[in-house]
Amino acid sequence: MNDIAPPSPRATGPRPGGRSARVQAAIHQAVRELLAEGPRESVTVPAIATRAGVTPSTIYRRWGDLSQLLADVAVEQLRPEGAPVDTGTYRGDLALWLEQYRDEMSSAPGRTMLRDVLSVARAENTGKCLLYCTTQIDMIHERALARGERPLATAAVIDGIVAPMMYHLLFAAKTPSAADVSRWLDDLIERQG
Amino acid sequence: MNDIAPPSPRATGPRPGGRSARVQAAIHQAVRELLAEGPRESVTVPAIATRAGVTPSTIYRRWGDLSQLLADVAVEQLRPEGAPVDTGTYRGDLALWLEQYRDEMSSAPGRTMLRDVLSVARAENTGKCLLYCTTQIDMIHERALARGERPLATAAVIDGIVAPMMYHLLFAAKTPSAADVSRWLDDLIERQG
DNA sequence: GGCACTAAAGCAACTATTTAGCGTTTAGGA
DNA sequence: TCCTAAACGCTAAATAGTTGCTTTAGTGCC
Repeated sequence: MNDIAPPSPRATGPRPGGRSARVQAAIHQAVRELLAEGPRESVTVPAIATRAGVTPSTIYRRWGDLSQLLADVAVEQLRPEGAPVDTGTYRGDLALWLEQYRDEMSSAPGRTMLRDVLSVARAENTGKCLLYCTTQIDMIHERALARGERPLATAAVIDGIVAPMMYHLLFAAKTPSAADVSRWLDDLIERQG
Repeated sequence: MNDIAPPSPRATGPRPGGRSARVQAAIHQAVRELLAEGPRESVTVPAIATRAGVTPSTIYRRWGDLSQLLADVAVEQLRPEGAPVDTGTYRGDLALWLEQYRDEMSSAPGRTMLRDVLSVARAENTGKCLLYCTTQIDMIHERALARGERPLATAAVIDGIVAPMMYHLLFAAKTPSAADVSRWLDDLIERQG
């Protein structure tokens, strides 16, 4: 699972090799464990450092800040693991993927990760979220084209379904339901004509 | 609207009277000033306390946390000041209000306030954001009904325009443009038939 | 393989922030 | 005016965050 550093053009860049990678992995895992087992406020830099067998200064130097580390871990967790399931139709693929996405984001850990990602000023992490999402929807799109179907534009899916879903998740008291999602999807498909 | 605290059921209620209110106002103002004049990381609890002429422990006791105080101040700033401008038509009212909203939220301080509000776990603050927004759109809606126009459902405006606007603001690299907003508005009105 | 180079981690002393305990002030009500 | 308790001020102790310097160990070159 872990090949080490490619032998390429690196005059004086970062050093992703063995130890750094191990330390980063240990820290990420420590964060995940602490988040899973205790209340949020117990996830502190010294606690993470101890759990990971590392000194706090390492964390501060690499991430600068607890919130950035949390954002980093969160965006990592949010990365999709593979291609969306193939159900045989565009509509089916999209509906299933959306439902899974809704489910993941509505969960307590999902919401926490979202908050962590959003609370950091740097756009890098939020950009990755959008990228992951776009990529998945694009895959479904491509598959539909290959089948000879007429899929929606990815941007339309983002604006018409993902955006309201996230908006409700972030701002409304209650998380969006599966019915909400299919309603948005139906509207979009109907509008397409 | 009327008399103060009902007699009996206040065994252990809050105390909104004179001093508390003064202290809170001083602290809020100190936060706004510090946010306006310096970089974000210089806005610390001790700094706020000094500026407000208060001891840090007061802040920790009342808000528990810098992020909660920031969220509190932010949501206060985000509160609309009055009714939306009356341009004579539903479409005009809505377009103008949306543009102003977009402008405010896209600005650096607007984005900062949004982040502050979203990064706190308690749903109370985010709920207020949604409420403010809904209330404004509802006013425009009511005015349109009084004129005999046929306005969009408020929920449709939220899901079809506000939501994608916020989604782009939060997740995309570049903030949504005025053209994006009018496109979303046009789509919605056209769909209404 | 051995060597030089340097990014990254460790260590430790230091500063800043947060929390806790306890006395004092003052809003709210008789 | 007087009483009660919420809310604040103060201080000290605990915890978190920062920094300079030292040591470790990837990486490229011979």
